[in-house]
Amino acid sequence: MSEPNEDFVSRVLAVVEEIPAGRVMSYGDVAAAIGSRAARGVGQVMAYYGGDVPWWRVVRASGHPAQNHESRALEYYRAESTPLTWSASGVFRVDLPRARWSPT
DNA sequence: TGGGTGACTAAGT
DNA sequence: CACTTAGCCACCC
Repeated sequence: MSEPNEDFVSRVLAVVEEIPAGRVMSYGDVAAAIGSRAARGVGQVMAYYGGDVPWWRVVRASGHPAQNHESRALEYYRAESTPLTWSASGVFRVDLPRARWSPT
């Protein structure tokens, strides 16, 4: 049921666009969703083509948003009421156990 | 065709 | 709980 004609990039973007507001997926989850383990590959695709998709809904396995884009992501999380958790230092991160989502 | 880079992950300290 | 090391796969030039 996959489309072998679709490029890895197109599949990644397709999955990210399917993530509903207030939910998130880890890079590894997105890769797994397309039948691959290229978590880093997903990150690269996002860096180049992520400008057209809700990249803030894709976070690291630890719950931290994209490196160097945390401040921007926080604005979206607050707007979408995404479950967040704060560390003692005030560092926020997505509450993966609650916000994690997977395509049906 | 091959080499270097990275919006990563898991495991160990 | 936070930081460090090694392993991974896909992208770009």
